[in-house]
Formats: sequence, C-alpha cells, structure tokens
Amino acid sequence: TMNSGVRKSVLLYGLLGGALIALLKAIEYRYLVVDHSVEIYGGLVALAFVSLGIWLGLRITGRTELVIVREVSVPATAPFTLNEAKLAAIGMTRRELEVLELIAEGLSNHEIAGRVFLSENTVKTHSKRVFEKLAATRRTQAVQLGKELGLIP
Amino acid sequence: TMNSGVRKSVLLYGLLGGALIALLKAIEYRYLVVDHSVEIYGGLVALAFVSLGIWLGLRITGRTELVIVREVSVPATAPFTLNEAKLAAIGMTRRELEVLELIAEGLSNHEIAGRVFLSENTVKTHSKRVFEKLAATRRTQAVQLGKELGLIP
DNA sequence: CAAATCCTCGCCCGAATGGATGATTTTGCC
DNA sequence: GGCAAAATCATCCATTCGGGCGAGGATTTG
Repeated sequence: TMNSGVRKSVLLYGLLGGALIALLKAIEYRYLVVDHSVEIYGGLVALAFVSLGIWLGLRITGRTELVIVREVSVPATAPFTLNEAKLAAIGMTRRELEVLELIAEGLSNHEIAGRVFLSENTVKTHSKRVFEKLAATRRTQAVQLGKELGLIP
Repeated sequence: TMNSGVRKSVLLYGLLGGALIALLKAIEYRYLVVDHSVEIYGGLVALAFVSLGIWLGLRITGRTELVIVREVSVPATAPFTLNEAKLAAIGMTRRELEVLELIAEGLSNHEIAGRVFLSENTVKTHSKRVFEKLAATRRTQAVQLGKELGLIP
C-alpha cells in the first residue's frame, strides 16, 4: 500500500528530474549543474512540487465563490401597461378606451368631442358603451373601475 | 540574486529533510531508510512540498465573495400619505375631503349622502366647495386634480 | 358577396350635476 | 361667553350626463 505510493512519487520526481536535467543541458547550464548539482536539482524539484501543490490546491477546492445576492427594494413607479386581456375580455374597443381615458382626465363630453374631432353625440355613444361594458352608471365610477382593471393609469 | 533563492531552498529542504529523518528514526523505519534512502527521502520531501503548495494555494486564493446587487422592483404600492400641506394650502376641510374621496369612488351625491348620513343638498354644498378650491368644474376633474395633489389615493 | 364589428351621428327625455345665494346649527378656540 | 370657521340644509335654475332607440358608413372576415 505505502509501497505503491512511494513508487509513484519516485517515478514522478524521477521523470521531472530527468526533464529538468535535459532542459538545463539544452540551455548550457551544465557547468552550474556540475558545480552545485544537488542544490540546483533539489531546489528546482521543490519548486516544481510547490507549483504542483498550488495547482492541486486550487483544483480540488474549486472556485469557492461565495455568491451573496443582496436584493435592494426600488420604489419603482409601475410604468403602467395596458391590460389587453381585460380589454378583450370585456370587449372594449380602442375608441371606447380612448374616450374612457379622456373621461378620466376630467374632460366633459363636449371637450372630448373637440379633442378627438367627433360630434358630442358620438362621444356620448362611446361613453354609453363604456358604461355598459364596465357595468357603471357614472363616469366617476367608470374611471374607478377602469383603473382597477388596468385599462387606464 | 539567484544564489540566495537557491540557498533558501536548500536550507528549507535541508531542514525539512533532517526533521523527516529524525521522525523516521523515531518510529523505527530506519531499515527502510537504509535500503531505499534516496527514494524514501525524495518522496517524503516531494510530499512535503506538495502539501506546502496546497496550503499556499488555499491561502492565497481565499474566499472570493461575489456580491450581486439585484434591484428588485417592489410593487411599491405607495402606502399613500395624505398631503396635509397641500390640504391646508388650498384650505380644504376634512368633510370636504371626505366627500371628494367618495366622489372618487364613483358614488353619486345621493349615495354619498346615504353613506355619511347627510342630506343630498349638504353633499352638493361640500362638493361645490371642493370644486371651488380645486378650480374644477366637474367631479371627474376634481378627482384627477385631487390625485395629482396627493389628497386622495 | 354577406355577415359581423366598429365607428359615426342624431333625437328625446329623465336624472344627475354644477352654480348662485341664503340661512341655521355645530364646533373649535381665545 | 363669544367669535370665526365649519358643517348643515334649502331653493332655483342651467347644464351635463345617462339611457333608450334608430341609422348610415367603413372595415374586416368567413
């Protein structure tokens, strides 16, 4: 058991050592090796194993990124998106919605007619349909319901 | 310069090696050392440096805390706080504000009268004052202005 | 093409609302 | 207690609004 571990290590540093020797030879450092062969060899081997250890250490621990998600509450003025579903569900047309919006702005039928270039009677017809579809009997009520349904801001 | 680095390494593994040898002696592994001294010694040194490397690797990386700040758009139903300042600025009374709130809910004067136990005429008087102070001529307009001024939700 | 839907406009009538004015009672405060 | 502000109620009148009914034209869709 321990024997195999030792043999593996021996094989490993033997190979590394051989490689290093070859490298040193190649770059003409032979004289150094001759002079201080043991120190140089040992030092380089130590350096190599330290590097290996560092690599292993980084490898086995993986990226221990501690992810902290900090959620910040933002006031967020809901930008208002028209509730198309509700719009279709109650069968309200674009023109009717447009009239409802103008009613919500506080305009009279006469003013709305002037704004969208319609006769006052037409505006009355549209508002009438709006009331029917919203089940309202007053414009203030229609506005309230329209807001609740997300049809107007 | 390089000399000092090498000397340091030599000193380091020299000391470590000595310590290991002492350790081995103490635990009666001398016969092994005698037989395969070079292999055992090198292997143990390699093991030591690998351990050092692993320790270093873990040390230098530390725990990288990755903080992610996520802006969560809270529905933020602004709890609505009555704008007392505006209220006082335009001189609107509590009763008048109450009537304005009910108008905003879509109630008729008759319904409001029933709700707050007033005669319809009184409700009309209050709503009239509300219109004066808001410079409105219609209840839908008064509601719109009231919302803008922060008098009603 | 025919049917359906939407948009447009008109008329009538009753109910609701807005505006003006006045009066009495209640309430808060000095 | 007395004053000022607020709240209450009323009447008259004009305008607006809501509801019912009808109808013609434009656009889309089967």
